Amino acid sequence: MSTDSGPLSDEDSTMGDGVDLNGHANGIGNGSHLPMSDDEDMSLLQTVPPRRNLKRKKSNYAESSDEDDIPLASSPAKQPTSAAIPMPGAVAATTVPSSKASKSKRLGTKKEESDDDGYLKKPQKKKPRKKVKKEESSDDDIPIVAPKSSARKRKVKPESEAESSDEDKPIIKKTSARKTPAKKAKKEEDVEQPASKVNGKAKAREINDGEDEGKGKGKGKKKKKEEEQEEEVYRWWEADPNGDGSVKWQTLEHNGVIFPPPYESLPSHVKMKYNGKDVRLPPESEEVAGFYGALIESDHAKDTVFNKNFFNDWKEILKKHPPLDGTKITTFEKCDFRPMFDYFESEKAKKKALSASEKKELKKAKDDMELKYTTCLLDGRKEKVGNFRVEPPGLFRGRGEHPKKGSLKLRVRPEDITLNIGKDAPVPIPNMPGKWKSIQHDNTVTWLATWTENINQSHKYVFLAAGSSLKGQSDMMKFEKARELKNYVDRIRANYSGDLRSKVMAERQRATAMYFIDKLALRAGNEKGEDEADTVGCCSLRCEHVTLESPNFIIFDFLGKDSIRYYNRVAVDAQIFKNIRIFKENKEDDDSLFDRVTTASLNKHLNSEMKGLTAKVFRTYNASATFQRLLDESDLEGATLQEKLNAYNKANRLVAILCNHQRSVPKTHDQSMEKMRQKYKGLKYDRMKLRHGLFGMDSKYKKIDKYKEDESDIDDDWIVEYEEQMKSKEIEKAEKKFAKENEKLTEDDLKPQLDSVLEARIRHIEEEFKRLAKERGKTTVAVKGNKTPEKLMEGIDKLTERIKSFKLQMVDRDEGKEVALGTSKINYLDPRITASWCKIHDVPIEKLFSKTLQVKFPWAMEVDTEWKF
DNA sequence: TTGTTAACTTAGAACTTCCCTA
DNA sequence: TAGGGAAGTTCTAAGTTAACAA
Repeated sequence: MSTDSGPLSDEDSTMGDGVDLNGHANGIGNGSHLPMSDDEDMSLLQTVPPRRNLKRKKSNYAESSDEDDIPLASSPAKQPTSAAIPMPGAVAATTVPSSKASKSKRLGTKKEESDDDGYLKKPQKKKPRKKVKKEESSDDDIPIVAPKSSARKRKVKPESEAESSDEDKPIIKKTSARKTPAKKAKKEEDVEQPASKVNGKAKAREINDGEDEGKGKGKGKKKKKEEEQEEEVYRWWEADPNGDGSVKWQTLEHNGVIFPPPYESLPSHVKMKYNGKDVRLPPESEEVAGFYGALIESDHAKDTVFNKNFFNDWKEILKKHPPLDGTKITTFEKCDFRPMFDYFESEKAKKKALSASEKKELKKAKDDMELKYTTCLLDGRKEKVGNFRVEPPGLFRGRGEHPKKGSLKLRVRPEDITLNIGKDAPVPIPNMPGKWKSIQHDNTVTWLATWTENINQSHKYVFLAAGSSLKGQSDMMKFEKARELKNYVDRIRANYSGDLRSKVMAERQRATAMYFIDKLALRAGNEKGEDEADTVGCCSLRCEHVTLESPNFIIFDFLGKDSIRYYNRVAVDAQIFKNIRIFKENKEDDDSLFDRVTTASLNKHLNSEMKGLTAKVFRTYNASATFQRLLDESDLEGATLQEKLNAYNKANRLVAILCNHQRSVPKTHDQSMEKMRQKYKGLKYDRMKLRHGLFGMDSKYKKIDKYKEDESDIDDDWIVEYEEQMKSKEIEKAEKKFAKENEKLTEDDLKPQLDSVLEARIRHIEEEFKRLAKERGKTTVAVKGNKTPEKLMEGIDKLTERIKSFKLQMVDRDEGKEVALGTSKINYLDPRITASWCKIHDVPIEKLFSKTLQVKFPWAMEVDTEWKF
């Protein structure tokens, strides 16, 4: 494989599932089985002890939480202060106190970590520090280990002071001067308290001119609205670029966010049970019990960590809001949430059973209530807001082995939320009691509201919708940056290919990491904390994640973003193979493979190769470039629409595989494939019947190539079975029709038909199928009605088309059962590739882009057929 | 210089709507 | 014309990155 050919093709790599890699056991020892190169017999590479993996102790959180109390209580700043907050229903119990500083958690962690000379306790405990061997190797092909200048947070072991003179310099030293935009200066001065500024709804209402139209007249109104919206599309991509991009807006008006409704207690007859007995819960603890009750049939409820975290948090709530009947809830296993679950299910069923008009009414009421939050005024233009609904309280559904999954996510109140709004804009009034935490006027950011979530202290933002000008601009810039890489990529590849043999360990590791990012589209792979799921990306790969297989295969097996497994057995260049062997030497499974590379250092280097280049840009570039190449390669001369769509989806699928975008196989996949197979055969049966009819008219047609060939995959047994099924269905249909006709007659006060009518119809069907049975095995049959050979031939040709197209659909569905196409389409494939391709091949864009995607990518729709990524 | 954090993008799961079939 | 499955949409978790702070 060449080093400059872009992402690996599927011949080079395989993505499979469930392959158990025995290689782990001898992963490190593997080296000894490999052909020795001339460097092998030299003295061992002197590596500074590599970083260790913090994650290995992943269960700590859940285990310790028993004694430490639940996460809720682990940080004093997070203690609920429900009593002080007057709120309806159980709101208080699930509410995060406004006082906490978002940093509290991190600071706490930091302190704990630095207790011990700056080293993390756990890894230290887990493994004795490695003996540092002397650097004496001068092997031509083994990189010198240039010491890191400081210990990394995660697992770089302390390096001796002597090592600190750094020979590990990047080829190009980048200036680190980063300009601070106007941002910071603004921020502080702009924060102010909301109350003073609240000048009422009247002004705020100006924002949503659509709102008051509510009383207008039905249909015409809707159409008019749509037209209006269309008119309003701001063609930002045709406007002059404004400045350096750091200022995002001049004026901004919006109505804030919409809070979920307060908790409503369950009807008095719905009670959870404890130890078999009903428990009377106050609303505060009932609400939290309900969060769990709704999930008892889901996989979450089968998860011990989830259950443990939920129960710990719930017990905290119960301490403050104990059962009204004095029940002491201490054992999770004695809790029975089934009555709650059943109630929720019945409510769902009731909702489902509403008539269409009732549903419509409810939806309209909701839409009307939300309308004013759905848009904002950005520089005087109306733009859609994205997630204007505040996340409701619930149980945290962390993915994979997240140690905090199941924890209680508290209700967010106005006091938690900072709004970002134009200086002269009216401050909106929250739709629940309370005052905003603060108001700021920072026009260098795009968010309208933010708050800090209580479980991981992560920041939540309200942004504009995907179709807004701000998001569109940023999207277009992303793809333009990726396209720019085209002009640099050859040089970059040449550079890293050279560095694969660098004498400096850091450079060699970096080059190897770049190779993976470039060829395999791996993510950068930041460090992760102990209180997160153990997932990795390129820079954070550990030795256990890569296995060498002679002569030149590397097997990757790790959990990536969202704990999705990345499994790939891939052929690599000899030098890569050798490097990985060297990087793994003297390390243990849970040591970092690239112990001298961080995402920051890697990106710094990338930026020196091309301004603005990061690991992420490579992923976008490779996805789009691959997609363009695959589309260009497919020969669609004379292809049908379905064939074109299939070619497109195939290219899309290959990119999705490259990016490892997976989905779980739909539960009904096998069943639906079987149905499709039956339908496919049915179509072939129909065509066979037409052919035989044609031959019955004139045997000369038997000589025409396209008609003479028999349907290969339908045999006699199948035909018997199929005809039987058809007969039953026909009879059933006739019975239903008969019943319906009679019903109608009765309604109209007419006499219903006699049963003999139905009997006659059934007899007719049976005779028809008897005739078919007689025809079995014959290739010439009589045709009913006044069909001409031309009509029959036309019918056969149409069926042939349908069969072909249907077959393609089947293949498409089966091949795509584990691959999520949407993620790459939404995020990685330059939409202009699709727009241009559609024009070239005369494919309507709506066949490939849903309405949402068309709204997201208006800027891409006008490219011409010459445009290439 | 390095760790932390704010701000943003990317991601699969969960939910809703649409459309086809029986 | 319901109901079942696929497609589309929403939700929010989980990444990346660069500015900021120590």
